[in-house]
Amino acid sequence: MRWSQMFIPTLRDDPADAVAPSHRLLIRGGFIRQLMAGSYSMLPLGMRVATKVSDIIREEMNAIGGQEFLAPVIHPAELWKTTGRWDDVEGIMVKFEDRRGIDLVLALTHEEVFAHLASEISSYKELPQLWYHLQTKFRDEARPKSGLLRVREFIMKDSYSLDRDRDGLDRQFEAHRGAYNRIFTRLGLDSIAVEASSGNMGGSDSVEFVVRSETGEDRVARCGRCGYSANLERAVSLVEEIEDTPWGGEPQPFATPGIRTIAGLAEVGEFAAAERQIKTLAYMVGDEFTLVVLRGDHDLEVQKLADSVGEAVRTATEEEIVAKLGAHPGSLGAVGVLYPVVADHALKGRTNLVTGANEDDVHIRGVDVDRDLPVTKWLDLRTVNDGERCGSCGEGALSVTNVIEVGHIFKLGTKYSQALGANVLDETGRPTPIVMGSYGIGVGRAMAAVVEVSHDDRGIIWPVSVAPFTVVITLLRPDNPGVAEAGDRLYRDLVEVGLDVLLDDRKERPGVKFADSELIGIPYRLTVGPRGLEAGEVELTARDGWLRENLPILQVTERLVGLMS
RNA sequence: CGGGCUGUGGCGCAGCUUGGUUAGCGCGCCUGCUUUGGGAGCAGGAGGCCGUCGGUUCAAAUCCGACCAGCCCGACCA
Repeated sequence: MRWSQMFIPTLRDDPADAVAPSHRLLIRGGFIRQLMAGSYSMLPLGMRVATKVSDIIREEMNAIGGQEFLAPVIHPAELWKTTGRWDDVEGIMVKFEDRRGIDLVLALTHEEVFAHLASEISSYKELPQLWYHLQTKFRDEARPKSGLLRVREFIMKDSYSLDRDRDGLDRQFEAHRGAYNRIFTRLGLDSIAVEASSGNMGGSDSVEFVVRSETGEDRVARCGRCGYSANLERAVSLVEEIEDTPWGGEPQPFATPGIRTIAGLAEVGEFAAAERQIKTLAYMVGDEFTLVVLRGDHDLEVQKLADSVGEAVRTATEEEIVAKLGAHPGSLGAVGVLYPVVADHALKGRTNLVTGANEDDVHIRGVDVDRDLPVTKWLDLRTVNDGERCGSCGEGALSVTNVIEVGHIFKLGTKYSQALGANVLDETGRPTPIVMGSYGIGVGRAMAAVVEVSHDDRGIIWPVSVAPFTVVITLLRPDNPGVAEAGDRLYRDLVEVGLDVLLDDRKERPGVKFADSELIGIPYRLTVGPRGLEAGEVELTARDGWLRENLPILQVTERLVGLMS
């Protein structure tokens, strides 16, 4: 490809509204352009990268027996009503009607469609199956951001395993784990597999593949000693026990005018230190008003709450709170309430604590959890903090880091096959629901993740595996006949041996060409100029700086082929 | 959804407070000449419904209102 004929709109300045490095560089390098919030066009350069990422994914999926499909991106609402997700995913689902007035949705994912297809399988003998496709998803995210890292429209590789039993599912799940490790390694990503929440996908186990990055929105805890790693949505740590001083008597209300926060209350006195307070939060669990209580200095991990109650949860509104408890947030407590109370384990057995009195500007001291709180459920609800003791081995310290989620694999079970009647007959002739797994990788996000972990102040540094071109031939004087001829010959030779070559024949000054080639991150550059040609040589450099050498023009092909292996 | 900010040629910005020539600057783009191993110089030129709608006014990029869009923080997130 000749650069002069290719659409590569590089920008000298950073776009004003891009903050994340991958966002900045993909725009500046002419890989992507935004159409609206969370929606990007792939330009030719971006498309070349996306294609290479997709091809790697395809190869590894095929290697574990995957069969490629292409399912539609517009689904009948009926399909989603059948599994109940029509209501569950209210908000991010785009719904509309066709001319007949039939409800339609844009695909958020494809469990329903593949389970529907699977209903054509009638015998256990036809299992296992592994089906996948690369297809557009649309999720009307409340807050798209950071370029390709969090978008509304994106292409995802999603695969669906179909088995007769849990053992089969386990095998396909492990096969995916292996395939995902190979995929991310080939993409140049140092991925970590972590325990994760299944969210409202349903099912049992789920493992996320994450890449460490400041820009990442997810957080994971890892134990340096035993290797335990989990998303903060699930991570568990050991909390140091606290020695309570006895109080003995009845709980005693006391006036706390104007105090609305844990920190504010802690200033009242030693007896009200944050770890001696009960934090009371009001949530709607399903349709039920529920109080959630934790130690004052602990934070609620909402996903843990949702996962353990198995229902949709949301914070109660201030109006609901006042109506139910008669006080505003800041003075809430669970002493003697008639509503369900779920409590974090760290409060178990605590005595002489301080909490709100459900009367504005009044708190209560001397509260014994077991005696005074009508706890209906004890759960793990708190958010793990950096440095706490590992909940798995009990000895190592957990470190919490930001990560980008690049892949997620789920053991779904039979939720979808049961809802959609995807059954097979077993050996005894009895219908049994197909056991499913679902596995996703976002193509664009993977691209962005590569840029996040592989760039410098000059631009992107693509690994050869996904680089839009492997080598760029930079002609310093394209109007010089000798240079043009040498460039053409090198181009033909390198294309001949199967390399992706970009010939920079633009009539630009050298500085512009060097800067552009570094911005778009081509792994190798051949610099061809009159000065070098006098000695019959060209310069070969590697984008990441490890190589800079002059070599005879006749040895270039052999050298590059050698570098590829 | 709550809070903050921003919308002016392709990109980055000034002008708006205090309304009044032809809306300006840098980069990029086009033409010519010179230059050419790290984002050139000179000369000439093209390109703008100032986000949209409405209002105030003799007069609106500028003041007022509504709306739309985008970004950031938070809530949320398959």
